[in-house]
Amino acid sequence: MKKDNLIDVVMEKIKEKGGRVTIQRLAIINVLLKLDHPTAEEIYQFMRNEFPTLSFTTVYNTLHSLHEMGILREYRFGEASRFEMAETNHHHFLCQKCGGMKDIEDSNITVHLDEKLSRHYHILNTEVVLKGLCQDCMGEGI
Amino acid sequence: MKKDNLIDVVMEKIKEKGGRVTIQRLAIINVLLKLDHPTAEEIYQFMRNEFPTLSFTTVYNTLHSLHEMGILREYRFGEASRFEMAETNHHHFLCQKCGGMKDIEDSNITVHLDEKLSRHYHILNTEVVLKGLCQDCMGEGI
DNA sequence: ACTGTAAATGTAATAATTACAAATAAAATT
DNA sequence: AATTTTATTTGTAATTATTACATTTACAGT
Ligand SMILES: [Mn+2]
Ligand SMILES: [Mn+2]
Ligand SMILES: [Zn+2]
Ligand SMILES: [Zn+2]
Repeated sequence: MKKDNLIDVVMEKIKEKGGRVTIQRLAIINVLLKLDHPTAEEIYQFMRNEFPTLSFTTVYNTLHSLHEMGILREYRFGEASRFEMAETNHHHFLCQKCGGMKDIEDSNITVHLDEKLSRHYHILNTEVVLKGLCQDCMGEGI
Repeated sequence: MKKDNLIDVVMEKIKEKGGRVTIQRLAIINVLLKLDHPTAEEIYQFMRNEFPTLSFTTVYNTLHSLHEMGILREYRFGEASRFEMAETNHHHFLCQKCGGMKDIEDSNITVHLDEKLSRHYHILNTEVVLKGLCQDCMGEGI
C-alpha cells in the first residue's frame, strides 16, 4: 500500500472509532513505518529532535490507543513491548542471543489447526514464533 | 512421566550443569508441576505458607537459573513473565480478554516451514501462538 | 567434621509502564 | 469565525516487575 494512502486509511479508522486525528498520532504512525518493531523508548528517542515538545507519556498513550483501535500490534517478548502496524499477517523469528525480532512472510509457513480447536476457542489470530539464532549471531553459541 | 522420576531427572540435570540441588529449587519445581503457567509472584504466594522463610528474590534467582539450565521455559506475554517445565513441546492460546494462557497439544496443530528459512536462521524452536477468546470469555466481546 | 563456593536472603536500585491533574487543541456547534 | 465541548497531551508522581549487591547460609566435595 502506498504510504500516503495508508495514512489516509489510518486517519479514517481513527475517526471511525470516534478518536481525534492529532499530529502526535500521525507522527508516531510515520515512525512505525520507518523503524523495525520499535519499543516506546525507541520511538520517543527517534522523535525527540524533530518533535522536542513530545512527551514520553504521549508515546505510551498513543501506542495504547492506536492498539485499542486495531491500528497496531503490540508484542511483549523481551523486557519492553515492541510495536508494529497491524496491516498484514505475518510470523516472527526471535533471536535468543541478540533479542532481535524479524518478520517471516506468511507464505513461508503453513499452519493447519485441527477443527476441534474452534470448539474450545474463538480464534482471532494465528501466529508462529520461531526461536533460534539469527544470521549475525550464528556460530557463537548461545 | 511419573512425578518422582521427573524430579530425579531434574536433579540429575542440575548436577550435570554444575549446579547445586537445593530445597528451594526442588520446591519451586514442585510448584511448577501444580500451577498452570504461574508468574514469579504466584509461585511466591503459593509457597509462603509452607515455606515462610523463602525470599522473593530466591524465586526469581531460581526461575532464572533453572531456565538457563534448560529445565523450564519463560514466556513474556502479559506484563509479568510466566513459567512452565520444559518437558514437551506444545503450543499456546492466549485469551485477549482475561489474559489466560492455555496449552494446545502439539498434535492439534501442524506447522510446515519453508526450507529456505533454515538458510537464514538457525531455528531451535517452533511455537504457534493463538489469540482470541477462551470459552469463559466468549459472548462478551473484547 | 572441615572447607570452598554456589546459592539464599534482605534490602536497595532500576526499568518499564501507568495514574493523575492541569493545560491544550481537535472538531463539532453556533 | 468565534465558541464550546471534551479527547488528548503534558509533566510529574506512583506503581509494578525485575535486578543488583552485600551478607549469610548451606550443598557437596574432601
Ligand atoms: Mn512484524
Ligand atoms: Mn504451556
Ligand atoms: Zn541475533
Ligand atoms: Zn478468557
